[in-house]
Amino acid sequence: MPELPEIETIARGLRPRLEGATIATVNVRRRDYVRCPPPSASAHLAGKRVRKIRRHGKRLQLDLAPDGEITVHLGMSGRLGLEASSATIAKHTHLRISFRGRNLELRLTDPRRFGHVRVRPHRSSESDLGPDALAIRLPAFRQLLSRPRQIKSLLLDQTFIAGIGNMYADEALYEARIHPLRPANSLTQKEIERLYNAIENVLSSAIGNKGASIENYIRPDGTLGTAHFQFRVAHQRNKTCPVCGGPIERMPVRNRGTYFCPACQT
DNA sequence: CCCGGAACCTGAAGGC
DNA sequence: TGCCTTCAGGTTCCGG
Repeated sequence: MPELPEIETIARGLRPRLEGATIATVNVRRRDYVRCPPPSASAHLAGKRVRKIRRHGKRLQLDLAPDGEITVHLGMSGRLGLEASSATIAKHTHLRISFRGRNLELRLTDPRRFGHVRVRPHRSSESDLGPDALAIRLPAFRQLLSRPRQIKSLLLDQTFIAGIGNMYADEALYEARIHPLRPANSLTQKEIERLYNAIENVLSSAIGNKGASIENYIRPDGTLGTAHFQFRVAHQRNKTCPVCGGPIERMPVRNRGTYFCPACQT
């Protein structure tokens, strides 16, 4: 599923082709997926220019000129792609946007519909998201960990730090050798620094792999990426820890499969 | 404030 | 082959 690295990859792919483009038509197939004030998404968007494409956490944002914005959250199974206007429309396509003078459509598919799109006629500066996981500085990160909440639960809370999903939380905690259930405020300074560095490391190396493997990991379709081969604990059911050779364990944390090495993560 | 659990949703995967 | 169950997880909400 798309997490920060995959969204970043999408943003980098869209920028050179969409920034500067002017929206021609908007086709909303599933109304409840696209949240938009009246009268319609089309009325708000047609004729506007894509000024800038940004990412914050797992959220992708298209800033429009002269005003307005589109924000996209892909949830678990969302895909965002550019296709020729004549290309067959895939199942579960909820939104299509075409652009003036270009044989291109931005298409969003999302079978499970955990994602959503928001259309706003005016840009808003407010955000319900915490600082981006790749932009946060160490002192701010340290500040976030000053509460007793379980560390994994904290990492997954997008209002505290934005962009980390279940798999990357497991990978970062493993790399930092920290048990997922440790109260955040019990971490030593050294552990906090290890975790901070591990998050940056895990996320940027996944971006280096174009985050492509994540989607393929869930739904292998013959075009396997490479990043999931780098997972050391996440989803490594019945495998052994590459460091100590002991078994990797799985336990539920807030209803999520949590993988960790009980010997290395303390 | 923190936690656990349920709900939303579809497709993949495994059992029989 | 095919039906059935289980699992997967980002987010939100509810009860303890």
